[in-house]
Amino acid sequence: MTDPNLPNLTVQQLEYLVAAAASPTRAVAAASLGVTPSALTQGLAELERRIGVTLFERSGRLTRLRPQAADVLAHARRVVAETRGLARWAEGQRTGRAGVVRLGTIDAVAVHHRAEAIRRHRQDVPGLDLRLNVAPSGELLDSLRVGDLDLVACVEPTRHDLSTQLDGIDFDHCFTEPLFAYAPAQSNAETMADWGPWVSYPRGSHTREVIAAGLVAAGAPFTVVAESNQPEVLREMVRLGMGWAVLPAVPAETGSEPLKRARRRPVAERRIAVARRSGLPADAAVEALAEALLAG
Amino acid sequence: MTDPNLPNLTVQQLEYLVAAAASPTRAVAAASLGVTPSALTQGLAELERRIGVTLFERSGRLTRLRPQAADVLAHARRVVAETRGLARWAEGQRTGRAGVVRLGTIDAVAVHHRAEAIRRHRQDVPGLDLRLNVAPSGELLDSLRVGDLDLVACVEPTRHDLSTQLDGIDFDHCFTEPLFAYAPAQSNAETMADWGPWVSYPRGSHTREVIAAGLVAAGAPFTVVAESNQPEVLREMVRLGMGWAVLPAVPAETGSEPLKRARRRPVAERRIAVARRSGLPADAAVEALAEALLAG
DNA sequence: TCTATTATTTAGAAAGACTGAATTATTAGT
DNA sequence: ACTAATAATTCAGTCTTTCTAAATAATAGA
Repeated sequence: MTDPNLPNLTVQQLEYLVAAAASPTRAVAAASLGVTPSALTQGLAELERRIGVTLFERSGRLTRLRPQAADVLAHARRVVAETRGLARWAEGQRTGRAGVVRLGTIDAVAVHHRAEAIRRHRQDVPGLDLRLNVAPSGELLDSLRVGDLDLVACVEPTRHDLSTQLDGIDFDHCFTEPLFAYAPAQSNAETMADWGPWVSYPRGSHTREVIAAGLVAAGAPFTVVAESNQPEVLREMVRLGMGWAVLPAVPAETGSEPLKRARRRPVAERRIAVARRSGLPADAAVEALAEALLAG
Repeated sequence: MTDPNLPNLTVQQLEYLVAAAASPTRAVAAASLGVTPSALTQGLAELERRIGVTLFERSGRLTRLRPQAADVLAHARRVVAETRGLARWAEGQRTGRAGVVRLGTIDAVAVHHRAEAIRRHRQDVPGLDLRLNVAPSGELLDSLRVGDLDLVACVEPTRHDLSTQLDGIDFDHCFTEPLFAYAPAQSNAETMADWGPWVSYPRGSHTREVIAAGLVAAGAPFTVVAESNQPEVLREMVRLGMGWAVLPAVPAETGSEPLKRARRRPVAERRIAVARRSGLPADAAVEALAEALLAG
């Protein structure tokens, strides 16, 4: 709509113009560009034709810029300079030394397991614009699927929802995190069948799926009386005597009053994976960060 | 030398990118550009190939810009906007509504004969950058020849120097200016043979050639005792009694003490012409000003 | 499942851009 | 004035780019 046939100039033509203006003769300009004088003549003639304005005039056996062309030359210089900047940016993109990566992780990954890896990667790749998003695994994968995130570190989904969740996403296993059972202080359960009731992650949470599967397999009932996505909140609920919880060791056993494990061995474990959209062009910056996360 | 193979982007490709980013679908973008969706697809693929960075990704049946491409889009917008400005400038150049015109005239033209025409033209064409240069005819034609001026209004050269002066220059006759003889107050010559001695324009001046030819034809001797390019200076010399002069009426007969003509009829006339370099591309701004000068 | 919409791929035609050779025009030297 | 050297352009041929039109693939909605 806003386009009354804009002249289709090429960067190369503008380069020709800049070189011609900077060189004493066209032969010199052509040599500096690595083309024949013939190519330069034809290219500049095409440029003039497209702009619709005569830019050069012959003065003796030299061909020189007309003073009227000063504005065109200034334009050419600007565009060539900008394009040079763009090329530099693209080079950075290709080699992964720069760019934007929108990373989503669950809390445990960002604040504990890979906190140091992320910090180190940001230091190693100063040009990187890293945007970190902390949310539950399900939300992260949804965001990844619609393109709001480039890379996700989350709990690998269980087989239940393979069909709807995993179709366009590649998972690389990263590490496995043990989950322990914690009882309220006043509890005196003797067998695992007496454990509970539970405070746990909300329905739909990947971690909750893992926990439920682990407890059921061990013969413990899984009745949930309170929910939260935040492990610290669940820990406080246990401390208040609201119920039992299955949690990673770190949020449960840090702070002024650490919880104590109801059993030495973990009752479940969650598999943490790095997820990317599949079938997508390789983005070096994303790949580099994925490597850093996988390596730890 | 400063050129590690810069990508040869075209304005059209950048336009495609801007349109694709601004439109909900590619079909719409293609329609707004007046091309087929196929052309848009291929053009954008070529752009990606040249930049070397993937800019789009498929999301369902739509193809959308990747967020990483924001910088490229910004670049494209800048270049397209600048090119639009350039196109506007070029349009102005072509139609003569803008541009630079370096006009050279002799003094009489600029301050008298065409003063009003020049003033009016500048008013009519506000975008015009008019640079006026007042000098004797010979200098003006030299400047015109080497390209320091675009248009000259001067005294048409006599046939003497046709070979060296007129080869690359076109003259359009503009008007003819009568030159009158003025005698000092104390003079009492009776026949033209008694006229003189003279104060006149310097040797080489076109006007002096005309004057000399006119006086010789009328049987008057032409001995020059003082020279100046400025008619006002010549007038003052006459007033001081240094000699006679042949001058245009205006500078001779204006001022507090106008000179009086030695004879009613002019003793010579100079042909004022508008001169341009020949064999040169038509410059609308120059043509327009030439028209204005010729019309008066 | 069927259908309309969106985008891409392919094939062929037209335009553009390059090299190398021939040509024109201008300057400098004899 | 003549000749050689230099600057730039034009020309012919080839290869590349870019378009349209038609065929194909994929998706969303009924």
